[in-house]
Amino acid sequence: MRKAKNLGEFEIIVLAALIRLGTDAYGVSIRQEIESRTGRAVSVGALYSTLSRLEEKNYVASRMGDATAERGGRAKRHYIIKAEGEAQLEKSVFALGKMLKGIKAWPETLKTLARL
Amino acid sequence: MRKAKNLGEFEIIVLAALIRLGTDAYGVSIRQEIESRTGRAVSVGALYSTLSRLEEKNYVASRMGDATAERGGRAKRHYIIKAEGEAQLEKSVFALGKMLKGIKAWPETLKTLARL
DNA sequence: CGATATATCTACTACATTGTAGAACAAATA
DNA sequence: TATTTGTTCTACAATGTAGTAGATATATCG
Repeated sequence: MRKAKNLGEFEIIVLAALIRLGTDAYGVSIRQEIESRTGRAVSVGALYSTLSRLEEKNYVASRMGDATAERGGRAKRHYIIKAEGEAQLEKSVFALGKMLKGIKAWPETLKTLARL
Repeated sequence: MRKAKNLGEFEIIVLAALIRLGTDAYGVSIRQEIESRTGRAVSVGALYSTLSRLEEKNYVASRMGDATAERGGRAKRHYIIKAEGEAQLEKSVFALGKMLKGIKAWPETLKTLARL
């Protein structure tokens, strides 16, 4: 297996979304979770290729589900974060936390945003 | 100027280092700050090219200083984060914070991020 | 004194990995 | 067949990273 490397920014976001969604995580719900929570647009392509790469790295597992009985209810591919993925996520977030911790100079804007 | 995009993971770390170091920020000190704080190795090339790109995006400014009177004291290039850089950093950190907030019992260090 | 060794730093080059968009494709119900 | 929900594929841009070369200062030894 490849040597563990640092996660990219979007990879961190996607892994976090997987944790949040638990068993409800699949392409569309993940995308919606990220968009509604961060307010930033996520293209389908960006999401699926990132998920695919995370799976290659053994950070995520996926399986095809059954089709649902609703119009257009095509079978979903369900994603779940693996232990390796959680460990890696923790490392990346830890590094970020170490760098950001205690910065007094956060502008007022951020504090305002943080209250929302 | 290019359209504002999301910061990469390493870009976030570098900008945070600039804030931490204030006027003491130059290639070597930035590198050391990141390495000692995160425990992760940073190659010189990685750092300078990232700084250079951040400068192109108008997130960072730099100026050449004078040579110091120590052996090998070549002139340093001093870096400082600009208002645009702080604003962009806020956005990225905010998005990450929104995704990470409350997802689990993060170790204490990580809560910094989740609190934002 | 001055050639050259050595230390501190920055700049350049090349390539790997991630990020992103959009069209194409698939499968279900109306 | 039309429409809706989803996923896969293709192509390219932006970031991440290592390694090497170059620049410029002080040290040192004949």
